[in-house]
Amino acid sequence: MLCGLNNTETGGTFSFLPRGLREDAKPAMVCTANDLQGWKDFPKGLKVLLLDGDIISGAETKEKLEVMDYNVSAFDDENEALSAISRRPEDFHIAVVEVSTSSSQGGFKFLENAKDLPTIMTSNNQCLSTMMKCIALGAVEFLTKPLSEDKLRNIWQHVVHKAFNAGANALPQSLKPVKESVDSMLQLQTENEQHESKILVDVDNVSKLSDNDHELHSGGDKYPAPSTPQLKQGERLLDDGDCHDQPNCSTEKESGEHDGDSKSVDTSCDNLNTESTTPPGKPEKTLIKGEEDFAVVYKGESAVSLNPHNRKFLSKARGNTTSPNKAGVQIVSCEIKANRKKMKVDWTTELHKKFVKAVEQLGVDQAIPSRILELMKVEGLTRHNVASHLQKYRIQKRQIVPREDDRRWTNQREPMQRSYNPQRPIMAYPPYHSNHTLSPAPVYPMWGQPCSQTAGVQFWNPPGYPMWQPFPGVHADAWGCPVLPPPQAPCFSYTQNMAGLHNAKTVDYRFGMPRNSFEQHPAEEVVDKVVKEAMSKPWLPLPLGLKPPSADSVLAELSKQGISSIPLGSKGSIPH
DNA sequence: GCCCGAATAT
DNA sequence: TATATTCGGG
Repeated sequence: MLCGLNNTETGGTFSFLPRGLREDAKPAMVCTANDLQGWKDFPKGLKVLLLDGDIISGAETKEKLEVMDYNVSAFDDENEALSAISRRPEDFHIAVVEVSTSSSQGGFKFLENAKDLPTIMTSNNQCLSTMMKCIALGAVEFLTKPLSEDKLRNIWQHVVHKAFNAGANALPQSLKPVKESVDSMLQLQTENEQHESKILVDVDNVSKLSDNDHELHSGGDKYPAPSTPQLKQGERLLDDGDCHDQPNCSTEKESGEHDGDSKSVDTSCDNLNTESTTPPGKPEKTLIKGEEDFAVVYKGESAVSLNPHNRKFLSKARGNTTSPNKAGVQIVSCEIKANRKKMKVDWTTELHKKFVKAVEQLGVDQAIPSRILELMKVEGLTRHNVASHLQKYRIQKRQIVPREDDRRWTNQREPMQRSYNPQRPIMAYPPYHSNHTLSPAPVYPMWGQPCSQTAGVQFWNPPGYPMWQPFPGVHADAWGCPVLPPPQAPCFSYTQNMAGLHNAKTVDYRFGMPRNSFEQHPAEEVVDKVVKEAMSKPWLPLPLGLKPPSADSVLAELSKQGISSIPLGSKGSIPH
């Protein structure tokens, strides 16, 4: 996207600008690919009001502008110019006004009365105070004469900037087609773009600017002259400079790997849990390094920030600025093409840590998306995001353990089946919504697995997760080794039981043949211990080697105890 | 109607 | 591949 901007003059792909700026521009409808072809004509038709008290100078400037196919309406009288724009405001996209040293008003009157029109002031005089005054009065730029083609060529940028940064009310009539067209094109661009040029977009600032007409910005050094390199110009156009040199600006992955350094204070949205009915509060970010707060970083096209729909909920998010302790999501990919499309969350290491921490805090059996979300307190993150991540997290966990421990004897068992841990005795698990708050052990046995392993790095870093480097020994990291106890200490009894039972005669032969002779003669007390523990903690998975009791034996046992019947199909006895 | 997890789509 | 979205069920 930005590269498109950058390439406006070099034949790049910034195809969406011209359309809205052409003379025949209409309020944007649907853009076709053909529309995109015309961008090379971009300067054509830009309607420039030229006001220069010096007729000769004015004619020269007019000529230059016309060479660039701008559509110039020249005036040498301020009042005439003003009356022209009041009569037909839609006839002008931008004004180039000379600061006359001879006349009393010197163009300032125009400037003050044509605030809706992006106005570039020009003068032979480089007097700082004059320049200041121009800018203070709302000029978007001050250009010193003589006006070279270079200086004039890119004045369209002010038009686009104005179109997007003026509040809805302040948006000049003539620029509405520009905005709409660009808007539309941006969305189309987003859809068409195969390669994602990833730009950090400061959505918040865009939003802010959209509410106020900060023309002063454009005049300051924050807003370079059109002749300045366009990349920068483009960045400002889109994010108004707050992107700075954040690594996030260019590559979202890096942003994650910077370990949260680019976090920013987020102050918005309290409604973290209402995402299903309200759009997630889009992060406000100021890119201030902030304590425990996260920056929200979206990946993707800058178009996002300009999308009216986004802007809408950006504003909404901005409404709640008092909520403390909100972390922001690093969201990397903006896919706003369709209005319903949500931002893609970039699960950076930091964010993932937060996630894992929340999961641990809840205990696995309580770790449901909504609760995780609550605990994470991450701005802009939705339950869906968490759910999705949780899903992946669990899948990872499932895959890890069998691979590590059971691969040797499980493989043929259920080829290509879901990689549920075969150790997981389904009946032994409580339903997910159970209230086993006391259980320190994870529902997914593998969650504890790493504790008994020394597999190390690659264990936690299956291919494809390079950025989630394990942090050996670090709490709550990567794919979720919960709190890591010292290697010599058992993670939880389950692990120990496993060991014991692997050695027991009761080893489940489904999974392979018994090992060596030592394994076949475990100490009896080991078995007892394991069985006792398994019975005392029925919510834990049965260790390998223990089979769930048959229904018959259960019934027999129950009848022994005087219970003649049990409610069948009782809710929740079987997890999903 | 909300939330969940799984499956599927992007 | 990572994440979003959809789906079926509780």
